[in-house]
Amino acid sequence: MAKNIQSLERAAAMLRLLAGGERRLGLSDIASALGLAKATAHGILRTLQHEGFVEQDPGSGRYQLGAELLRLGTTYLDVHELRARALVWTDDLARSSGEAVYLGVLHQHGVLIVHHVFRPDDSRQVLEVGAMQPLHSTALGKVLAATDPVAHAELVDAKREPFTSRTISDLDDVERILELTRAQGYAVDNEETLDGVASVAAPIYDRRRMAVGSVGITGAVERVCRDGELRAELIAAVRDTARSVSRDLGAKPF
Amino acid sequence: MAKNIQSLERAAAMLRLLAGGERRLGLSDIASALGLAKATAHGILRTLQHEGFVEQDPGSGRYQLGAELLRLGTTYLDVHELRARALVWTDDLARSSGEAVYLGVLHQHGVLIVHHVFRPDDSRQVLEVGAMQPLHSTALGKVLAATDPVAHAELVDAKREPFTSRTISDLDDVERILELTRAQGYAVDNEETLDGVASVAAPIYDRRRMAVGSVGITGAVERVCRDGELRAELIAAVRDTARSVSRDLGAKPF
DNA sequence: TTGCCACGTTCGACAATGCTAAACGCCATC
DNA sequence: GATGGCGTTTAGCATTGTCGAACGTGGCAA
Repeated sequence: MAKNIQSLERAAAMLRLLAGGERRLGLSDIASALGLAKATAHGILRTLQHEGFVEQDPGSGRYQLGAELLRLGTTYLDVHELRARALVWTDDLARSSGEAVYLGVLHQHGVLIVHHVFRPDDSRQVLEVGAMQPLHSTALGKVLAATDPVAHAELVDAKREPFTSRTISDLDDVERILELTRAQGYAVDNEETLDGVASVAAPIYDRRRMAVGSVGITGAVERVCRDGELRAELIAAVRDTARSVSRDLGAKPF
Repeated sequence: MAKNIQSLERAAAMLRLLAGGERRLGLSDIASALGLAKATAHGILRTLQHEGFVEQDPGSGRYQLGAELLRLGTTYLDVHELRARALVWTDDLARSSGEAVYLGVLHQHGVLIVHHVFRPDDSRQVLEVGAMQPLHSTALGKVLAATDPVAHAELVDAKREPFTSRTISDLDDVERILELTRAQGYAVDNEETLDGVASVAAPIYDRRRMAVGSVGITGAVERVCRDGELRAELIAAVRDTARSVSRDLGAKPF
């Protein structure tokens, strides 16, 4: 593999460090965390600040992420073809199912939410676009791991942290679930990520029949489940939506 | 001014170029647009791709923005203190006014929307968080230009493009409006940005009495105006919200 | 108040680093 | 099957970013 640009890698590591730490970080913290000389870290931070990728608190001198990232991140959504095609169908799915709809793509070691339609009631909900979900416990993640080889490799390598008592962590168990997912064309998360919350998701394919994302709904078990299983009509609605989006992307339905 | 890191500046320019162009760009396009050798551009792009900031279309080889930007941009929102404090109050404002609420901060030459509450009806609306608005024609922008010296300087230097027949472009006229804005503590956009759309906004101050953002509502003139002027109760509601957020940030109310 | 420490910042010299130009392999097109 | 354009790789040079140390400043404690 050809070598990458050192200063850029360091800058990216800084941005990720700032994104991870809850609070603003000082120059010394950043320099020591990355094993750099203070002057080196400062040079990178100064440039990042000048470009708007980080901001510096005038009082404390500490650094945090900058507004330009928000602007560019939003632009990413605008360009995202899968998201654009899915917009129409996800609204209908939210209306017909009465639940929140999520659209996710593989990113690094998890599922990045690129679209989120609120559950159609008047409750207060927070937008989760841009958030990450784990591959092994969520319906969106299982679908990706079952249909995308890259996602599958990520899942195997990942830690598979148990979130609830029902989280499936053992690799053999996970592989069996993925086999089932491939066979039936959808995946379920029955209180494996959050207690009391279940979800269903189905894969979206592009014109080359490659999985490019997954779409699903999430809701309280009391609403989306019956007798401990996800309601069949919700599964059908999710799969219909996934098929519609896939067709919009150019995938042949047969 | 100390010199910034060249490769980082070039990388940032590439990201902005990719954000500006509607479609994916090829390596040659990028290299020539920035005046770089192809190999130089390729090295930067390869690193950006490895870090997730750009993605390459496998078929065409063209480049586009990457998902990591969305993740980091969303994290910026999570850390944003002004936005966090404003969350509670903007919901109430949307409910009491019946209109969409926007929260903006100065970024580069315009207003960056960091929060957006949909108009509380069941109509389909697109989230505008991360989008930019001009300083000279919008209520959010006028408020910032009137209260933040940096924003004012940006407004003076900007082109002040006319969007509708009512857009105020002449600098003297703008300055008069800003004077009025300072005097009355709020600004209005009466079909100056979009035909048929009007808005009101008021400034938000931090504990040092510095303007850090503006909050306002936007809606169809038929609803938010009466006799060609913005309804007084809406102005009062917006100003109340701005004061509440300011107080939350530590600003003394007197 | 005074001393001290820790912080962000600047400086200057070195060599490692990233840049340039040219050549390569690939694919689509004619 | 030649051709042009594309993204990619290579090799060598000097520009560029890095480093260690010194500077200035602010806050804290004695």
